[in-house]
Amino acid sequence: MSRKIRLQKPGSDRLRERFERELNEAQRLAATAPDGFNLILAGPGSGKTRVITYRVAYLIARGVAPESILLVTFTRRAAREMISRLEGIIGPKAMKVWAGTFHHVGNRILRKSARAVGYDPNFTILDGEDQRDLVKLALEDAGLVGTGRYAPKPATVQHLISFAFNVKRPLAELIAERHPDWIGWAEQVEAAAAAYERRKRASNCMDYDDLLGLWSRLITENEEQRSALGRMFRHLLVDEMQDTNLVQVELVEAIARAGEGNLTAVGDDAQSIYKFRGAHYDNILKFPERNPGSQVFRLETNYRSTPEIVAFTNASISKNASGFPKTLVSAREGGPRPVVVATADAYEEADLICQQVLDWREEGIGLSRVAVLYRNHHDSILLQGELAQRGIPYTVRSGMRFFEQAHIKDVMAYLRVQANPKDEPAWARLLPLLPGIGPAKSSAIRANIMASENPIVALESPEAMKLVPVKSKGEFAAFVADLRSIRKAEPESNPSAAILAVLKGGYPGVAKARYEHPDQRLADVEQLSVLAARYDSLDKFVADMLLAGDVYGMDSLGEGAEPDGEQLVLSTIHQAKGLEWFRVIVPRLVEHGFPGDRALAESGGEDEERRVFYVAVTRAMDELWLTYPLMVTRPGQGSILTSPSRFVTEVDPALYEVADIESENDLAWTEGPRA
DNA sequence: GGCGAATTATTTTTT
DNA sequence: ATAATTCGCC
Repeated sequence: MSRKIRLQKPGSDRLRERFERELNEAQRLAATAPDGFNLILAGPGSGKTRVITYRVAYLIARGVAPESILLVTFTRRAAREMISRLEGIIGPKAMKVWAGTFHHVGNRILRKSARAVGYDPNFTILDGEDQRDLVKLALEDAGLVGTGRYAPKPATVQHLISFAFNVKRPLAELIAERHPDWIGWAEQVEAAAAAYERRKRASNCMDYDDLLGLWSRLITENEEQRSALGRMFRHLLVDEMQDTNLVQVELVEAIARAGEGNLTAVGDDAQSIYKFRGAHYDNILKFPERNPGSQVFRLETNYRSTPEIVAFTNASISKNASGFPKTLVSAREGGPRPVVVATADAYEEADLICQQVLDWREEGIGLSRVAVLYRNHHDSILLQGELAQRGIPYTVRSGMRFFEQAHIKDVMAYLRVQANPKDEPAWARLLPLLPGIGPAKSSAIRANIMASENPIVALESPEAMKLVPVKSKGEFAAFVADLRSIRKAEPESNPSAAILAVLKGGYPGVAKARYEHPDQRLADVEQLSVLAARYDSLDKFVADMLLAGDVYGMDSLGEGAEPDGEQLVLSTIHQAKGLEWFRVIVPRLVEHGFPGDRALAESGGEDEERRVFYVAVTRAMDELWLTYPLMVTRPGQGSILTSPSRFVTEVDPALYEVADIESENDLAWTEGPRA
């Protein structure tokens, strides 16, 4: 007789049990909130992710189809994390939930409805550099060529255009407000903005803002689309609501209203740190005002950090003039108070961090449980050097992303013109790679081929050929041949093979002539083809790379770091959002550094910086170290004395411990001098 | 008009 | 200190 096995479905009894076990009262109430508009104010470490995951599980258990739930997160990583946790609760159904960032979801929707907003579905997404390049061309269109040293620069104009969009204010107003120095140029900047728009459309390219803006336009201008999306998403959940901008908030609220009116917003106004890209904490604070009848839930028990750390973070954020006053309560046992250490200079600070990290490792706290969280990427350079020298493995989550590196972008440009032959920024990148072709020739050739139906075909026309300087004819013919063989590799469906085809053509030669360490760079390209092998669609591949947001250089691993081994984490505070570590070190806490002068000059700047500090210190579970050098070297005037950051000095000294570095006998031969 | 050299401001943070 | 922009020569 065989043994009987009963398969038990995760029925609602089991789920209910699980809710009882895994959630506290406040969390459970929030997770099981009735339909309608709900706001969950969740302090750091209060189990926010858990509540969202359980809420989605709850909705599905109540019969809501997973594919009719839209879960908007701040990063792709956060989306992956939540979906995998959800899978643990409800099984593979979890995969059907729409989860991703605003931009990612916008991309998915616009691929289907591109025609409705005047685009082809094979549109390209422009990253920051592409946008800047295109703005540069637009500035030329508007007669604002870089003559005059104070003329508006592409990067600044691009940023302003984007900011105006995200806060929904007229560009002219922002020019007047933030760039009074552009006084005679205001109209031309506006003309450039219009030219930028034109060029984007002609190129069948969308920038990050278009992924939101055109999605938004789809629903505001099209009754049919609006109600379709309303039906499609019966429940919307938005994580990190404090970092949404006006466009994003209006978007989700409009979809919710067009549908069944179910929107759950989750976040913490004290952790709003993206003002520079149009975010405003009012988007979360005024949620109940905008949506009358909404329920508000508060999660104020902190399960992450010790009472000592929570006391410190409470004291710090209470210095903010803006935002809701709030006091978190730690649910954990006591531990050491945060430690504040002054070092002689930045070198000693790096030394201290290395030593501390090694001490902790001895203690059994592995490197990956420790993070150094800094305000600016630049603050990590010295430390990286010291870590490398000592052979301490580390990984860096700031600075240049893998996909942003010049050689990667070059190779991608070869593929982009295949997928979308009208991609002008890609042509503008490719053509000047040929010897004898600079900005002017490139521009003439582009003007010629962009006017035709298929630029990639037009490139071989006699008219285009005529524009190529005689001495470059050979290279040009080779380039055209390369494009053909890439075409044969069917880039749209096999991006990986297409990348290998680029490597077989003239590009390696170009890279060798153009870049330092070409071998490393070509190895990166091979790496890229490995990455691409997981994709059967070029559009998907490019969009994923661009919108992933957390893919940093393969080579950002420190010397001797094993890809899967224990590594110390170095990250900007912005990248650390939503994460936690046993031990956290925040370096460079000096006035004019953190907070920085630029931030303080803006209204509300100090509060914004303090929120950044708040995000940093609330990442720590057991131990928090705050360090600052007594002397720094600044570009302007060599070494200068510093004073400790107000973010430290304003806090009641009883809430932290000051540690001193014992100065070793200067005559002792402990270590050689440093460069 | 392309390309190397000198000059000059510098974005903090990112989808 | 770097990177990007402008200048000046080929």
